Amino acid sequence: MNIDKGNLKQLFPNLEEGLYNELLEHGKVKEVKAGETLLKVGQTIRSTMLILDGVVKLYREDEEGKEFFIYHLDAGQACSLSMVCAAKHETSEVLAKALTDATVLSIPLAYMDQWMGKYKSWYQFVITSYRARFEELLITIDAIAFSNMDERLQDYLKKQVKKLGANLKMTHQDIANDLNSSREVISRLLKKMEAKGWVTIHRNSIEWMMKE
Amino acid sequence: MNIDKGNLKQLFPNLEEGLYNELLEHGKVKEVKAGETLLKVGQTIRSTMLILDGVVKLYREDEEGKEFFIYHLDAGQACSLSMVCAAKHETSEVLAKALTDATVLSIPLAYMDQWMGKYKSWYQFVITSYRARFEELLITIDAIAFSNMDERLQDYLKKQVKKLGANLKMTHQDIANDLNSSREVISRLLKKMEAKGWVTIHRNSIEWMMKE
DNA sequence: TTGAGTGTGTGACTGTTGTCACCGTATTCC
DNA sequence: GGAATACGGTGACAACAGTCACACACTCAA
Repeated sequence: MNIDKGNLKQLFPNLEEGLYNELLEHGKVKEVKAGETLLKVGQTIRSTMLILDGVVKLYREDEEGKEFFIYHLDAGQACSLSMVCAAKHETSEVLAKALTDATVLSIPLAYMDQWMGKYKSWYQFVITSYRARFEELLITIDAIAFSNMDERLQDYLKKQVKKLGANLKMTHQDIANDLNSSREVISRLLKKMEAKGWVTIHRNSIEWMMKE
Repeated sequence: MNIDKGNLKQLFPNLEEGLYNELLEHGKVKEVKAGETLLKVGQTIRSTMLILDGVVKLYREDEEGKEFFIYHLDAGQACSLSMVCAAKHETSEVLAKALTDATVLSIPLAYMDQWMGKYKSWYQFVITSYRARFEELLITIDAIAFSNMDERLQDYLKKQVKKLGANLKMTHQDIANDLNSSREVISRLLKKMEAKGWVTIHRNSIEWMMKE
C-alpha cells in the first residue's frame, strides 16, 4: 500500500499540515498479513500504531493463555493501548492481531510526546482516541456483566459482520476463544440461531442473514 | 476543607506554578456528603472533577437499574470519565457516588481544553490519568471474564479495605449490587470466608482479618 | 484409498450462580 | 411495649454454562 499525504488526510482528517509531513517523515509503514500478531503489550513498546488499512483485533489473555476479545481497530484509528502499556503489567497482557491483511504506520514514542506539545490537532486526536476506546471498554463490561451468552454471541457476531462482512470465515472454536466460552456452547447457541433463521452455518464459516 | 496552593501541590505534584494558580482561581470547591451522587454521565456535563479528599465510587448502571462497580477514585485523582461522556450514551450510564464525605474541585470544561495547550504538565496529568483508568478497566474486565464469584468477592473486599479500612460498613445487599449478584449468594460466600478465618461478619459490617 | 487431522453435533453430567420461600433476629419508630 | 422494617441465614430448586465422551463428516496428503 502506497502512502501519501492525500491518503493520510482522508484517513485522519483535521490534522495540521505540518503534522502530515512529520507522519510521513518519521512513521514507518508496515504491512501485516492476516493472523499475524501486531502487538504484545508487556514487552517493551517503543512505538504507537496508526491503522492505515485492514482490521485489527485487540484481546486480553490470562495466565493460562485463555483469550478474551475486547474490541476492533479500523483504518483511521489509533492503538491507544500502545500508550497505556508503559508500566507494570504483571499478570495479564493485551494483544493485537490482524484479522485481515493490514497496513499500519508505526510512530516512535518519542515523536508522540513531542507532537503533543507542538500540534494541537495531535493531542485532540489522541484524546479523542482514548475517549472512543474507553467507551468501547465500558460497553464490553456491560456485555459481560449484564448479558447471557446468547446475547453476547449475537452482539459479537454483529460486530464481526460490521467489520468483516456477512460471511464470517471462522470456526466455532474461534468464537468460543473470543468470548471465553467453549466450542460446544457456541455450537448449541448457533444452532438455535440458525433455527430462528438468523444465521446459516457452513463448515468453517457462518453467514449472517439479517440486514442490520 | 480549606484549599490553598500548598495543598494542591501535595495532592497533584509536578504541575506548573501557573497552573496551580489557575486551579485555585477557576476551580470551584464542592463538599459532598457520603452517599451523595456526584456525577451522572449522560446528562450534560460542563466540568471535570479533581478529587481533593475522600473516596468516590464509579459504577455502571443498565436499563433496569442494576448497578455494577467499576473502580474507586482517591484524593489526587481525576475523573477521566467526565471527559469521556461527551457524545451518545444511549442505553447505559456511568455514575459516581461519594463513599465517604468528600471534597472535589470542579473545573469548567472550557479551561480543561485551554490548559491542554498552555501547560505541558496538564496534558501529562490528563494522559496519565487516562492511562491509569484504562488499566483499571482492563483489570475489571479480567475479573468478570476469567474469575468466579468467590474470587471476585475477595478482590472486591480487598479493594474496599484498601480504600476504606478493614472494618467495612456495608450490608451484603450493597456488595451484591456492586458485583451484580444477589444477597443470598454473597451471604453464602461470606460464610465460607468466615469459616476460613478471612473475615468476621457482623450486622451491617464486615471485618477483614488478613494483613494484606 | 486409507488414515490422520480438523470441524461440528449431541447427550449426559456437573458446578456455579440466581431465585424463591420462609425463618429468626436486630433496629427503629410510634 | 409492639409493629414495621431491615438484615441475614438456609434449604430447595432452576437455569445456564462448562466438560466429557463419542460420533460423524469433510479435507488433504501419503
